[in-house]
Amino acid sequence: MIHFMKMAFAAEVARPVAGQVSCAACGLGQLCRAETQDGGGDASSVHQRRLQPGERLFEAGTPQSALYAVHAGFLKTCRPLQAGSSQVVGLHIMGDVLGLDGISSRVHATDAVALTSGEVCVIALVHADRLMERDHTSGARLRALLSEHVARAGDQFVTLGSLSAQQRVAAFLLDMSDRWAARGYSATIFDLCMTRKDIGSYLGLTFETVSRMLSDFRDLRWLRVDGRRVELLDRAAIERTLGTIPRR
Amino acid sequence: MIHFMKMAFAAEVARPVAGQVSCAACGLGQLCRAETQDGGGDASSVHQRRLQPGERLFEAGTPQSALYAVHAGFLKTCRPLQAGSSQVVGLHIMGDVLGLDGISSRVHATDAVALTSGEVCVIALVHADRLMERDHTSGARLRALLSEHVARAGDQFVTLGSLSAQQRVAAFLLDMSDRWAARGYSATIFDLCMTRKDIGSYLGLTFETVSRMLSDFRDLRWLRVDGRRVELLDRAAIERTLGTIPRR
DNA sequence: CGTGTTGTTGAATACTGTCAACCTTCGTGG
DNA sequence: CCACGAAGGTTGACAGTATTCAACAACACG
Repeated sequence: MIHFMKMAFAAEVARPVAGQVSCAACGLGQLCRAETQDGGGDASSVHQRRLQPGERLFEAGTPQSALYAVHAGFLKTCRPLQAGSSQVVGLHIMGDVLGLDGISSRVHATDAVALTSGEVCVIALVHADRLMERDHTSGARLRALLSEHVARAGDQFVTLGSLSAQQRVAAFLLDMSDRWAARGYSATIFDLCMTRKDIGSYLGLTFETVSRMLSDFRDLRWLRVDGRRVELLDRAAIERTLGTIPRR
Repeated sequence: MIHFMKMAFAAEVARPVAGQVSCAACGLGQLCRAETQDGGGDASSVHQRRLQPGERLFEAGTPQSALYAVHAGFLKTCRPLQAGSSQVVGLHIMGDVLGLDGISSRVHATDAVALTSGEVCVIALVHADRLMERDHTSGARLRALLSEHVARAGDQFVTLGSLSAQQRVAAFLLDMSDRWAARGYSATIFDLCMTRKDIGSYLGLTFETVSRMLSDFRDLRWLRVDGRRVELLDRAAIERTLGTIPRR
């Protein structure tokens, strides 16, 4: 899936500005750390899991027994449609939390697939429940996470519902840039780590359209593209395309 | 906004099959009821608020101080874009909870506008916080609500990202039907309570396209339309249009 | 060195948006 | 009371964007 060359690039790009992103920056915060102070937890309640590119962390429709915090790597979550097709509904890098959509139903609503090799922290739901019964700050933290997800979904609604193809790709690039930057990585040079098809699925476009838009941006000197590697050259110009949003 | 005739219609249609939908069916569940058992709560911590059609319950960007449970009526939430335009991102009827996207930021991410007259229960956030510190089942209930919202957002991603105009309108009608049915109302005859423009904004379409699709469905004898009043005549046919989902 | 996957680009099509005309309803005010 | 304008809704004609279909290149893999 992921080429060796690209991985080497990624490793180079992924050098953090302010040291390695640690558990302190993780979305789950104390939900995991308090766990270790717990003492009563069995060894299996919180553990790490390594992922190979293309490996499935969990599958839609299967019982959900844990929350997952991305410690390293890049994952996508896909909602299955029918006849084997699916739509990418989430992209997750270090610090992101997966499994929030199955907390109440205890069934995974999506497939989670690793786009690169990586590592996730696995927090058993029963353990999280037990913890939150005792420590209300953990529960509040999880609610805050969930609330942020709900708010972020609104942005995606706007992207899918109100933006042109060019604007969607622009929004996607800026979002990726911001997310990498927030974790101490370069805001201008980063690896998309996924196919044009994945990007298109995430943005409600065909992969040809995504390819065309990236080529357009390249021709406009707004960025450089080399496969999945992107370098933003004129962020202001890309932001400007979002300046005139309204279509309906 | 809402015509007198339509209101009369709505009152007729809205006669519940199994009695009036009570607090027992409310999304907030005990979060509100436990409140009353609390004893220590001041009078302003939980109260009702009546809404006129077109009235604004809260506004994006303003501080959020409460959660809102719809007791009666129909509201929309809109995310402001720019230059005064906005996109409808949520439609809410009795039992639904509003304000979930601002729990962590304590700032409203959307405008909430009443589409009909109605009534909401207002639960102060500070009070909810206090309650959840003591009663962990309330916190769990709120987390479950949030989790369901995250899962439901995935459905909307699919609607906006993978469906044709016809399919989006079909999905919208079926969703409305299911939601009314879940609350004991007719699954076949209901009032949309909103303009074609609102529907289009919610579905990522223009109002003309929405109007055309409804006319198409009418011509196909799949439903009857009278302004905002809809009667589904051939639910199976409408569902069938969703049968062949994949576009990309 | 073939084969499959990914990505790019071109040409033609189709869907949806845009613009416009017209109708109905409602509210306002002469 | 009726005229008027505003808002919502429908429908038609046309335009434009994004999809579809197709060919081709680059690259990894066995």
